[in-house]
Amino acid sequence: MDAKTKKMVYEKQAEILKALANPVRVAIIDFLKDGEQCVCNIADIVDSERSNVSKHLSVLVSNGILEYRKVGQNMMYRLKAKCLLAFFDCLTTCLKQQANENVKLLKAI
Amino acid sequence: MDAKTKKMVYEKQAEILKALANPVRVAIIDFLKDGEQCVCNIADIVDSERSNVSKHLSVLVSNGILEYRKVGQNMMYRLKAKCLLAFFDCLTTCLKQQANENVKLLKAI
DNA sequence: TGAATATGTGAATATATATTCACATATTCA
DNA sequence: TGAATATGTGAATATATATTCACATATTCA
Repeated sequence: MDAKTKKMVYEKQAEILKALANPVRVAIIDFLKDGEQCVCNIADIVDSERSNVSKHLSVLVSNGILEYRKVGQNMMYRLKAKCLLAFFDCLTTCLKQQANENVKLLKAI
Repeated sequence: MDAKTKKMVYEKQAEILKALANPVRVAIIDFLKDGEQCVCNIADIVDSERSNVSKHLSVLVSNGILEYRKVGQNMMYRLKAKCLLAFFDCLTTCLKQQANENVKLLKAI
């Protein structure tokens, strides 16, 4: 892969990471792992204003992370990029390892 | 897991994601996957000012992603959280799947 | 010692992001 | 039809982030 292509890949990766890098959006993704939900339910769980949740949802949609469909007055959002669940598992494992190291350090004192 | 704990986990996850969510930092991590490097080499590869690279490096260090040691006048940085490599593999797989879907869509037109 | 080299830091700036508010729009259902 | 409900959007604002510049510090080596 040449330098220019690499740079583009890094930018694409950073873009997706940026779309994920927000506690409200992480919570949304985690909430949607078991199936689609309307905005009202999402807003309740996520503890944030609906207008704000709407904007977070649109960030996730425009990055191909979520998709939605209309049902009555509701908009039902669901996870499009299922592969992200594996991705979050990786992150959790990583955080656990970090936490373990900290515990070891504390014990060593 | 109760709501408060969940919220804390989401915030921790978002924090790590934020530390990763920048093209320069992604490039740094990718460059360091094969072993430690000095700031000068990193700056060359990453195509950014050294002072800027220094700041990106400090973000990565303070989030437990990199660690460093001093060797002569050089600071050698290396990947601390090796688990992140699996994490990036996940991301790449995910991006490939997205790209494939787009290709399918194009073909279907 | 002192020039050369590598690195980090603080201030200034431009830009991106998250949040709230007020309001518009679409849909349901009495 | 029209009130009630669900959702999205634009403007305003506060805050976070990335970048550059000038400079400080630490180290090497002639």
